[in-house]
Formats: sequence, C-alpha cells, structure tokens
Amino acid sequence: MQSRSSAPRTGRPRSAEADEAILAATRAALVDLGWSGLTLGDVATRAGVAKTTLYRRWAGKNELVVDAVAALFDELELPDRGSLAADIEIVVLQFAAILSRPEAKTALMAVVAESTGDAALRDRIRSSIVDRQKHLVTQGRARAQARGELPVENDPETAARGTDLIFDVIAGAVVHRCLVSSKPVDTDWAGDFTRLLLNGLTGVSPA
Amino acid sequence: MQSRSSAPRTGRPRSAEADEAILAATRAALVDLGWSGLTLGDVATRAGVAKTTLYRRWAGKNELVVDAVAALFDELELPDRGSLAADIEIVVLQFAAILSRPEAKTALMAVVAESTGDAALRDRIRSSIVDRQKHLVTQGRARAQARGELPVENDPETAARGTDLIFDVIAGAVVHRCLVSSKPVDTDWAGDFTRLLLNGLTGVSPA
Amino acid sequence: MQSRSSAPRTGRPRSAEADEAILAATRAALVDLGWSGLTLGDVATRAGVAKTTLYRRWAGKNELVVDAVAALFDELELPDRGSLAADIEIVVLQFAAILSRPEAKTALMAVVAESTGDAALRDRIRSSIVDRQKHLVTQGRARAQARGELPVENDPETAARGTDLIFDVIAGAVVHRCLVSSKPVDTDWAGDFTRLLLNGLTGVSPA
Amino acid sequence: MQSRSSAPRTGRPRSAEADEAILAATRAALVDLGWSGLTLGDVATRAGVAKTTLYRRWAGKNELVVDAVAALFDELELPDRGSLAADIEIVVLQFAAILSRPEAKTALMAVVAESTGDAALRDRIRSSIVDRQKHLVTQGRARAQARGELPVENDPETAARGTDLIFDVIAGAVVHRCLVSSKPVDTDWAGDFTRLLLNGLTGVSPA
DNA sequence: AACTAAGCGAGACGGTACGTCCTGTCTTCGA
DNA sequence: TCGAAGACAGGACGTACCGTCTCGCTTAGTT
Repeated sequence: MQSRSSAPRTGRPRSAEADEAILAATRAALVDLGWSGLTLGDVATRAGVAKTTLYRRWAGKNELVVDAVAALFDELELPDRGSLAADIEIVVLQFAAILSRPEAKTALMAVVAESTGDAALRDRIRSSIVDRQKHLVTQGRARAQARGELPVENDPETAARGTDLIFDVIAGAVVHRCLVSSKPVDTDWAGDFTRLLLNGLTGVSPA
Repeated sequence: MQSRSSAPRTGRPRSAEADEAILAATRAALVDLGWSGLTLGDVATRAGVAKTTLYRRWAGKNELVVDAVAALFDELELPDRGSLAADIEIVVLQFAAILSRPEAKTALMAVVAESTGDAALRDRIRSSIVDRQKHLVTQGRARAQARGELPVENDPETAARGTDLIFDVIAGAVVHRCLVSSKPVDTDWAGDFTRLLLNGLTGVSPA
Repeated sequence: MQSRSSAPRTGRPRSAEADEAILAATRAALVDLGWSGLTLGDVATRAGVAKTTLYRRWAGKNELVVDAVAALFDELELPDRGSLAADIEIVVLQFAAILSRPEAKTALMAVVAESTGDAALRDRIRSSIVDRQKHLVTQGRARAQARGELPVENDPETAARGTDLIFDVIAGAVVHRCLVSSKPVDTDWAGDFTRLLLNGLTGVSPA
Repeated sequence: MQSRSSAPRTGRPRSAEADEAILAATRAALVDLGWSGLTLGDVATRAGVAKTTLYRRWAGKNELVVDAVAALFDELELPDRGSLAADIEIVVLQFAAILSRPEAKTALMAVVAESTGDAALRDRIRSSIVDRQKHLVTQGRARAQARGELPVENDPETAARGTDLIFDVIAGAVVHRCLVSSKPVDTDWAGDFTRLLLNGLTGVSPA
C-alpha cells in the first residue's frame, strides 16, 4: 500500500488493526458526508486513532480514499455464462452494483477529478482500481474467441487497442448512465447496451 | 441564470457586467488552480468584485462552476458531413476538444462527484450542460434516418430509450478515455470508436 | 443638529418626522442590543427609513448616538431645596436615575471611549451633553453663596477651577459607582457622598 | 489568567510565550489603532500567532483587552509620604499617569461600556483591574489612622462603605477629569482635589 | 532487565478559506 | 430634490480543517 519492504527494523511496529480501521472509517464517512464533507480529523476520530497515525500512512485525502475505495472493486469477477452476450451483461450489472453504493459513487468521480492535475494520483488510481478491472475485458474476449464468437486478433498492439476501446466504452457508458444521467442500470438497459456492443464487435472489426 | 422574471422592481439593479466577469474569472481560476484549489475569494478578487456580490448570485462553488463551464459546451454543433459515420466522428472530436481544456477537465468530474449527494445540483448540471448536448444525438439520428442509414423508429418511447443509450455510450466513452485512461482522443481512436458504434447501430436495433 | 441655516431652498425638503423617528429607534436599539450590537442598518429599519436618509444626516454611529442620548440629559434640573446639602443630593439622585437607563449606560461610556482618539467627537459630546449639565453646578453654587453656605469667590478664573473640580467629583463619583462598582446610588450612598462633598467644600476653600 | 489547575495532562501544552506576545501585541495595537480599530486578526499577526491560538485563550476582544490592560495597573503603589495629603496626591498622580497612556485611555472606558450588558465581563474587570487598586485606599486609610489623621472606624461594615465611597470619588474624579473633561491632571489639580477630599474626610465622618 | 527507537493518543500550533455581517457609497425608480 | 430599496466594494468576524509539532506514554526488538 505504501512503504513495503524498505528497512523499518527497529522500534515499535505499526498497528495492523489501525490500517483496516482507518479504511473502514473512511468508507463510513464517505457514506455519511460525501467526498467534500469528509475530513481527515473526522476519519481519525471514527477510527479511534490519532491524526498523526493517519498522516504517517497516507499523504492526504486523495490517497486515503483511493485505497479505501479500491477494495470495493475486488469483488468484480467474470463467471463463464457460456456466451459473450451473457458475459457482457453480467459484468455491466456487477459494475453498476458497485457504483450504486454511495461511498463509491461520491468518491470515484472526485478522485478522478483531482487526478486531472496530479500525475501521481492518476497512476495510483490506475494501478489500484482501473487496471484491476481491465483483465475482465481481456478474459472475456479470450473466452469469446475460444468459442468462435469473435475473430482471433494476432497483432498484439491491435489487440491492446481493441481492449482499451471496449473498456472505455463499457466503463464509460455505465458510469455515465449512473452518475450523469442518474438513471438505473437495470436488466433492460443492460440488455440494450449489450446488444449494441455485441453488434459493434461482431460486425467489421476495428481496422 | 438564476432569478428570471420575478419582481425586483425597486433598488439598484444587479450589474450585468459583474456576472460575466465572475464567470470568466472562474474559468481562469480553474485553469490556474484546478477545482480543489479554486477559492471563491480568489474568484471575486480576479473578477474585481466583492465576495458578497458573488454569494448574492450563486449558492456556492458547485453552482458557480456549473454555470462557468456550461458556456464551453455551447460551441458544440453538428455540421452535416453527409454520412452518419462522419457525423459521429466529428462530434466525438469536438467533445474531446472541449474536455481537453483544463478548466473543463478538472471541473466537470468534480461537480458530477458533488452532485451524487445533491439532487438540486444534479438537475442544474443536467439542464445547463447535459441536455444541451443531447439534441446533437437526436439531430444526427434524424439525419441518418432521412439518408436511410438507420431504420425509422415509430414508438416515441423506444426512440427516447435509444437516444439515451447512444448518448451515454458516446459521452461516457469519450470522458472515460480522456479522464480515466488519460489517453488522447485522436482521429485513430475516433475512427475505431465510430466503427464500433456504427456497427452496433446498424445491426439489429435495440428491442 | 447638523445643517442649520444654509440655504436648502429647492427640491423636496427633508422629513422632520424622520429625524425624531431615527433618534427614537436609536435609543430603542441601544436598549435591545447595546452599543456594540447596534448597527445603522438596523436603526434605519426600525425607523422605517432608508440607510441613505440616515447617512445624509449623521456622519456615523458615534454622532448619531451622541444626539440620541443627549436628549435624555435635558430633563436634569435643580429645584431649590433650601440648602446646599439637599441640592447636591437631589442632583446626584437625578443623575443616577438617568445613568440607570440601559440606553444611557451603554452608550455614554462607549462614545467617551471613542472620543479619546477623535477631537471632533469629544467636542460634540462636550457641547451636547457635558456642558448642559455644568450649569447645574454653577447655579447650585450661586444659590449656596446667596444663602451664605459658601464663601463668595471673586476671581473668575479661580471660580471656574472650582466649578470644574466639583463637576468632575460629582459626575465622576456617580458614574464610577454606577458603572464600575455597579452598586446602587440610593439615598444612603447619596447621603454619604453629600456629606463628604459638603465637608470638603465648607472646609478650607481651594487655593 | 484562564485555565489554572484543571487537568489537561495530555497533548501539547500551550505556549507560554504566545500568551505574553499576544498581550503585548494587543497593547501595541491599542496605541496604534484605538479600541474600535483594533482587530483580533491584526493582533494575531502582530504577535506572530494564528487567530485560532488567540481564540483558544480568550473569548473575544473584550476579555483580551481587559487582560492586556490589567497589567498596566500593577505598577500602582503607595509609598509612605508621611501625611494623608501627600499620600492622596501621589496616588492621584500615579493613576492619572496610567490613564494618560493611549492604550489605557481608549480601552478602559470601552470595556466598561461593554460590561454594562455583560455580567461576566463586569466581574472580570472588577477582579482584574478594580479590586487590585482598592487596597491602596485601605492601606492609605490605615496609615492615616495610625498617624491620628483620621478617626478609627470600628464597625467593619461602615469601614467598607467608607472605603468604597473614597474609591469611587478618587477614581471617578480622575477618570472624569482625564477622559471627559480632557484636561490635565497636573499638580495644581491634584492639589485642589486633595484639599477637597481631605476636608471632606476630616470633617464629620460619614454616618 | 535495561536500553533504544519508533509508534501512539492527545491536542496546540501557524495557516487558509469559509460564509456572514456591517459599513458607507452608488444607482435606480417613484413622489 | 428627496426618499425607499437594494446592489456594490471592502473588510472583520468567528469557525473549521489542514498538515505539522510537541508532549508523555506504550510496545517491541536488541543488548
């Protein structure tokens, strides 16, 4: 998470409980207060921890919230439903379920907004959250190719472009539906979207 | 923008210059300082205006920034390029051009994040920004139907669902590409995306 | 009060009612809010008058309050009780009665405090409030001399010194008793004080 | 000054330097700006201290100024000059010397004015400033009785009434001369006043 | 068992921004 | 020309957090 291996050999070791208590308190505070209402002093109080302890581990609000929210996305997985359409639909619904939680909703866009002027934060978001989901696309695509639903792509660079595009379309559409249009991502919408994407992918493949 | 017609007949009228100066100052401050660094006191100073004048017109940072950024989106338009593919591509590139401005980049996600816990702000964003772009989709779709590129949809409710879906896909994908993946929306990417979307639309239409 | 004789020949004449309404509102506000809580905006509202009207007549809070309070002191008078002792006692009690009013209590010391750095205000206080009381001393002294209770003072400069001293002692002691010691000026205290002063005056006269 | 003994065992202790720096800055600001021009923000800046530090120790302008000015009165003392007349004269001159300082002049009346509507402030003034001077009267009186200049007073309640009266007369007269009449307390005036008071005291004693 | 080094809670610290209030001036309309 | 209404620039208010610091105490691993 932060310091990993570099030598802190002597002295009292950091409390492992504190870490988890702080992250849990952060999520709770996000639910209660939203991003802009969240204060580190309040998080520390909720966690039963001194502010010093918190600052010893995280540089600030942004970093703390990224870590607190990242865990939510670990529950995403891609069970094999037997067809590309079913796979797309299930991942869309799972993703939307996470986004419907208030702590994710308020925090995710906010840290992305902060990251527009902060490259280090952008990297942290990418490594902690975004990249951990991207393998779902890779995996789903590989399965579809194995089933013969999608043509095999031999050029790795072209394959990467395709993966990125699909990821932007899925994640972007779901986020926009949830947070901007603020309409529900139910099975109707997921079905419409899946049909659109599937047609797009099985038509002429990207050049 | 705010008070519209209701009767403030007496007293000194509000300065129209001040309004524009404040919005311009807000955009400038966003460029210099980003969302989280932006201060209403600083905006007031830049605009050559007292803080009270600012608070008399806007309830807070969120509302002010929505109005300041909304103007940027008014330059979006849809010239008729003769084909649906060309129309999609041009609107994607225009939208990305706006999002690449630092004032839009930092502000847009931030106010959306704030809006997750504030219905009034959500409405303000929708009416000031989102809905003003949605007509581009409607218009492009009508042209494509006139050209015979897309089937005519008779049920108005189904048509609305389709418009919403297309809008979420386009806007979501472009925003995600720009702000989360933070990769450029160049003609290559726009081409790939357009191909994907076009295939999706001209295949089986949404139920 | 302010403009006196200089020619306001043309245009709408100033409302005479407004003047008295403002002074009354000022006194009422002093009772409710005290000196530091009093604001000119509030006075204007209470008087049913625009702030402009108020500023057209008085330069600020200090000047307004001096005028508002000065009227209270006009009720002081010196009925002839037949002896110097009785005369002193009655004036002490009258003065204390005025000082026990909340509007006088809070305002008087405050404007004196302000006047320490403002010569114009000091003059205004002297001419509006202080000098109007000083004749009571002169008058009482003259009566006492006529009765033979006090020796006649021939040198006018020495007489003035004596008057000033007596005035400072009476006014100072009463004010200090009321506002600093915050104990009542009842007939007991007035009697003690009168005895002390009378002994002081009828002993060896000031050099 | 404020918290005295109650147990704040943990946490960083309050800076003792800050206390003195703030009081000194307050006195300096009073000299430069006067009571009404004095700003807590300005005091904090002058003291090199944050506004919060100031508000942590004092509730507001009034309390701060009382403490800042109280120290000035600690220099009052009563050297034995061998006669009651000399003792009165010296204390009058000392008191006037303090009142002639701009920081005392502007502040003293102002806090008394504020205290008319604030019992807590009145107590603070009494305990911090007034009562610390009253022992001068007691002491001077005792010496005069020892010398045989004044009759011994056996009833302690009558003695207290006398002390209060003398104190109100001395303090009141000097303050009134300085601040209201705004004439100098020189040896001439001090002589006249001492003669008056001495005659008053050595004549018939208060009932 | 004593020493040492870091972690810990508490809370004060110098700062910055907040959103409100009041000041004294101005601009409009109607009397 | 005055008056009411109210917007204006300016500036202080007292509060809330920020991120740092200084305390005294606790908790290891090392001598």
